Amino acid sequence: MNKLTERQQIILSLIVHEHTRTAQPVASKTLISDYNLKISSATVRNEMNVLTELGYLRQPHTSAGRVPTEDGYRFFVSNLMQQTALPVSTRNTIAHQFYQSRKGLDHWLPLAASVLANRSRAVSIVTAPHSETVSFKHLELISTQASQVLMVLVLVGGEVQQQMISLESLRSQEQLSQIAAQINHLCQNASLEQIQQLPKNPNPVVNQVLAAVVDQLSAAGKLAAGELYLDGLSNLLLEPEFLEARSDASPLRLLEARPMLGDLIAKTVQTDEIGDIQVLIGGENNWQDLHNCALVLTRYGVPDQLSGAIGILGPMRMPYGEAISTVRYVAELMSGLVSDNLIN
Amino acid sequence: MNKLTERQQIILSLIVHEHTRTAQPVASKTLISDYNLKISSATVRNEMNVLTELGYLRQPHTSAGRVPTEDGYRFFVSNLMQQTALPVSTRNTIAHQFYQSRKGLDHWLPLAASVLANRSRAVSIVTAPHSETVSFKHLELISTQASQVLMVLVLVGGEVQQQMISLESLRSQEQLSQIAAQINHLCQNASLEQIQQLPKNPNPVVNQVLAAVVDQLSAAGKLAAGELYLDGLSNLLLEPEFLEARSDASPLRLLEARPMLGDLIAKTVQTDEIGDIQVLIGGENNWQDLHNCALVLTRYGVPDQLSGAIGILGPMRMPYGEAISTVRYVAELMSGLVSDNLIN
DNA sequence: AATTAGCACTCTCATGCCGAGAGTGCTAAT
DNA sequence: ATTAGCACTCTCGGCATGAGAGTGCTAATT
Repeated sequence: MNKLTERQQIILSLIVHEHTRTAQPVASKTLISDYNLKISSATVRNEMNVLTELGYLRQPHTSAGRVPTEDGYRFFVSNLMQQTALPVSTRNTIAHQFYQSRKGLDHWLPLAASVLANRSRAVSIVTAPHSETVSFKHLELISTQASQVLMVLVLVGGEVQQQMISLESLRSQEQLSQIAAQINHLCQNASLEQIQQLPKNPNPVVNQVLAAVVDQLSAAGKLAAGELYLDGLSNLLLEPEFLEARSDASPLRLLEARPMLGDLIAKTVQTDEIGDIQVLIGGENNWQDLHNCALVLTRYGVPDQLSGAIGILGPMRMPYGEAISTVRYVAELMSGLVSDNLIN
Repeated sequence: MNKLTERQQIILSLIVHEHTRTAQPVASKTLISDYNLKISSATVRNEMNVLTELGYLRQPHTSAGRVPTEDGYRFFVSNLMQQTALPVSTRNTIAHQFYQSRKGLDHWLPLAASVLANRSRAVSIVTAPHSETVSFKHLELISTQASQVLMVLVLVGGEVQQQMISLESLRSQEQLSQIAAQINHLCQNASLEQIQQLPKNPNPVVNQVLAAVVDQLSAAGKLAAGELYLDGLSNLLLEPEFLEARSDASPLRLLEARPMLGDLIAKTVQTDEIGDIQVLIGGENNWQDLHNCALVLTRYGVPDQLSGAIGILGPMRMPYGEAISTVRYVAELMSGLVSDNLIN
């Protein structure tokens, strides 16, 4: 085990803290003066040397201060960081924003993204909650002037989907409602498989609608995650580390490949218990593009029913304590909202 | 009138063309060599001088080539640019992507954004189609386990909205369906005002639901534009002009203020006939943040019923010809898709 | 044995200078 | 009206320089 002495731990913590504040390499002298340390700069330098050899620090060049490495940040996050709860006033401000907004997930999701982005000054990522198992809740058919019909499908959990279908023959709204009622009865809470195994219905229109339902359900089942909400992209660009080295494929690229991003996020988070927070530092899982970044992610929603991911993507030099508490709090809020609006 | 001689027009065109290609100031010599001009560089310089005094060109410094000014681009776009239609093969590729995708506006909108962003290598902006006048089409109430009820509201045009409402008392699904049927009958194609003027209903639950409907409709009416889809943000960052001067509030900031952006776009485009394309160069309408950028915008959809805006935001140094044809073509496609899926 | 003072050493960064090169504007010739 | 020719201006890369920051090491101190 690479045990660090207490003093080494303190010094590492302070370097991390100082570096997140200034975005500059940290020198031994500034450390003792800024934090009123009782030891001399020479001692600090010796310890820095040890930490450098252990791989927790590095120096940009021979006569520069030290910067935490990926491993340094990891060690800090898992061993040194103290979890601070969000101050009550902050919690209230955030909660207030939610109660003040229009109700409904479609308003809350972008709001959560916006709140997170602004609080953390990083990019926020929120996926719409999604249920692993899709099943039928309710169907509605709405006539239009043409032979097109709008099918509105509600899944257990509460996801609402819509699709236009063109029926073989024109039907009145009354007939459509009747067909819908019939299907609602047949499919009550049915899973995709159960619907597929339904015997062929004498009414061809019913069969046609059922086919569309199966289509929608299976498409929904294939999705790893719900819709993706991002906010605060510009925050990332203003960070000093990205102001310069931007010739490389910036993380923005990754963020724009939404389907892929959604998958990755979903996979990363799906092992989580709700309440756990994952911190991915640097390219951790060889996400090439993120070698300068860190992700703070968690899952929210109702276990086994409707859950999504929420988190932030920022520079590796990030105030992890705050970031984690903020993400945790917003996730809790969202979990509450989702469970209040669950449809069973 | 500031008439330009034919030769001046040609030179301006070539400078615009060359500058969009190289992103560098254009020198008199490179111009004659790259385009095999029959005149000497001195002549070109004289003409450049005239164009500079007219405000169409400027020099970054005394001994540099010329760069088109905002006015230069404007003159180019309105007088010199030749409109080229998109090659058939390109059109087919694009159309193919649409037919291959899952059907439904919710898939087509992000697809349109993605196609535009990739083709133009700029930021694409698509607003969901939206009708100026909102009226009621269909309502559905779906029970959950709790006393919460999911209300699904379809507007004329086809926008689908959902909201959870908590009823004073618990109702079975049958009762809910009956109430919905009643309201559907009462409100057939009614406008917001007509619903507000409805006499108070003996059934308090009906009143409660109607209040929710009014709430939703008025919220929808206040919106200037539908949901906003952006893509290709990272394209903008790779442009040479943004690689350097990025300390200023970059256009990204603007793009993230979605509600404001939506409003602005909607206002800009609402005067358009469908088919017209607007080109806004530089901060034109004093949009401060866009002084380095240009917008190519148009309206799509079905006039007076359901329309949205679509366009791109790129550097001022932009291949306007291509950009315009691409935007136009995608807008046409989207118009077709919207009108096929209209609900009256 | 751990800590620290002190100092030499290294590296960056800003500055100024220089010369080459690019591009223009102007004048005089065609 | 056009163009050849040339002087002039401005940028840019390279180079040297010096100041300053920060370290690593050694020897002295506790």
